[in-house]
Amino acid sequence: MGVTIRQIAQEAGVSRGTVDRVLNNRGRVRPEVDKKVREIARELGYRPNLLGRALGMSRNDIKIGVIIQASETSFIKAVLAGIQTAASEVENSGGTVLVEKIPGIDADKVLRAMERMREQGIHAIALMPVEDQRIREKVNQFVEEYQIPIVTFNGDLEAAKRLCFVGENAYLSGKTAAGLMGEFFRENGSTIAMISGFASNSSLSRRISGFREVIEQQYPKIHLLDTVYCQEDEEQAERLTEQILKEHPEAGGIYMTCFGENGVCRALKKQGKEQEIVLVASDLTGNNYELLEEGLINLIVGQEDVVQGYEPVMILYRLLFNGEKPKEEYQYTDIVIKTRYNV
Amino acid sequence: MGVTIRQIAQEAGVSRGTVDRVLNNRGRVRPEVDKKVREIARELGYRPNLLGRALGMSRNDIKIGVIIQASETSFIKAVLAGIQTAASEVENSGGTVLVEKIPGIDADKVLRAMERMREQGIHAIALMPVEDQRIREKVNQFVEEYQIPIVTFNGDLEAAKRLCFVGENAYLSGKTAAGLMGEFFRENGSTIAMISGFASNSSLSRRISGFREVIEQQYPKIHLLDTVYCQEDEEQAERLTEQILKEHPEAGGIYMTCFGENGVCRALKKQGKEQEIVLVASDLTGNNYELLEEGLINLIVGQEDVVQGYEPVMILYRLLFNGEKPKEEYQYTDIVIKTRYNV
DNA sequence: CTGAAAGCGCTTACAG
DNA sequence: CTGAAAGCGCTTACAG
Repeated sequence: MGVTIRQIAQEAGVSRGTVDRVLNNRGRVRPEVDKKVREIARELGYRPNLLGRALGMSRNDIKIGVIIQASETSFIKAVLAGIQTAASEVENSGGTVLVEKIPGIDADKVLRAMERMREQGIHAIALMPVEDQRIREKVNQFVEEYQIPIVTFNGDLEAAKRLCFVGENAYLSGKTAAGLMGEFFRENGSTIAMISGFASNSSLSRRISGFREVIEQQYPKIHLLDTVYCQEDEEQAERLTEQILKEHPEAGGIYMTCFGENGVCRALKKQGKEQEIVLVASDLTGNNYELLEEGLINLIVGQEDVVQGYEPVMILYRLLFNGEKPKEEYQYTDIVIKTRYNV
Repeated sequence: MGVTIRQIAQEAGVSRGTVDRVLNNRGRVRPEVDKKVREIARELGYRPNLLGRALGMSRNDIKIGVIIQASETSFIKAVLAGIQTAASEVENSGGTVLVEKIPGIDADKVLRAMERMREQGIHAIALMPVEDQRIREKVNQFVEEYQIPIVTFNGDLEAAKRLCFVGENAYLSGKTAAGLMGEFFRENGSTIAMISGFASNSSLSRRISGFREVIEQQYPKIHLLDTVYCQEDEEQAERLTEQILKEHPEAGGIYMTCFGENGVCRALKKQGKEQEIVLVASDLTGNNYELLEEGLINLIVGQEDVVQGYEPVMILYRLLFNGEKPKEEYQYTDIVIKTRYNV
């Protein structure tokens, strides 16, 4: 077993409480004593036993709040699984995690949830935000006025004073999609369509720019059509796909940044083009896996959903428990590529 | 905070020790008392506080041994990182992890390491084995005679009584590589070469079979050359590549199951074919990432190295600490696909 | 079969 | 500024 504060206390001729005060920088210790204790701790190679610490601190009851939106979507359900894993770890250590699930995207509800959490005496919040000036202001107020640290995840909040962001690097996601799509048509070239969700969604736009950039720079034989927007709606996606196939019978590939694959696949099937067209989809969500196995989707470029729920909670827990700050402001999750063989 | 054994004890009118005996099936409790305590625990929704349990048990000093081979390779170094993360978690909980690093592949050294660990009173072993009858027998002896559970990782030991195996599904790895390589040449077809390490290595052979199966079944326009073996040696790989390029100037792709990419790339460069040939490599190891970024390697199909070190240790820890058995006998790690854009 | 007590390593008021 | 004591939730000999 390792070195304990008891040993250090004995060696230094002080009480365990004093060692604790020194090692945890709680102040109120004479400089000589402070120095002596630190030296002995270093010599003995002291490393705090986290079990003892957590148990001792479990009287404090660290309370972490989590706010998610679009809680009905399958992607967020996967994120929620990560949140729950983290929650049970935190609860095993004597803390509490409160989760507020907001269906759909709703800035007002987010604002109210934040207030409710504050009233319940939460110490930190993991927040899935939406770009909205009032949310940005409230985040800043929480951080500065109430000293409640906030981590954003899944989507970031530009220029807000959140501790850090956990999520995808959407730009690289688009580049990754393009790097694969491009290879498929490197020699023969082709016409490729891009279907996105909303022009206003910055994440999706970044995927599009990454995709466009790589194709334009690396694959001169490929002709990119203008981006079209399906509002994350399957019917819309279906109609758009039909239109693309009609106007561009030469098209060889479709890149989708968002939900709506089912519509695209329906249109492809209707035209008997499901074998011919290379479909690269985004996110490992909904029935994407099935479409992949059926061969309708050729590739999925996804983000680590579970990690996006797990990490924000644990980052806050480590902050409250240890004072440990996250190393990076942007904690990008891995970009995963799935084919029918590695699901 | 949750329900504690103290509350249960009070409610049941017994001591905490008795509650502990009931809830942890330590026996020596009157049936009526046993029943009553269980009922109350259930009603109150008792869930043991793992912190308290771990701290209480930290006097037991759970000791886990880890044996790795080929410790000088970069792949195993990544595995080792996972082992160390697990080790520090276990040590934080009052346990001990002993790691034996064996350079190269050496059955004798493995046998001796196992004996040494037993003498040191280890309670369980995570073992990276090699197919060898003596190791199989020793594993069985440890498990049956000494009651020391063993988890194999990275490579498995066929038909030995190990608790479970953590590692890659090599067959799927080959299939995944083929699914991508195949798409690149779906329309035009091509000649593809396969370079492996040793014909006797079952993992590498499974990669080859998976690759072959998918290409033959799904991509009739692709012609596969016979597998050649480079003995995981760069010079050999270089010579083999030169020979392939000479005999099959029409070749469009090379699939490598093992180490030796540098040799292949040298040969490609020498012939000015580095742009033309699609190179799919295996494992995220050595300077593979650099070759990927330079565009010499087009794709890497890899395995999760860190997880392969982390999981075996944690599986054993959970077993010793909780009696928790692994759910699956084969714990396959994810197959990851990397391009220059998602490293 | 059962209880009382000591212990795991740390934190936290409290008294001085 | 410092120490003694109680406490976190559990486990473990030990005595009976």
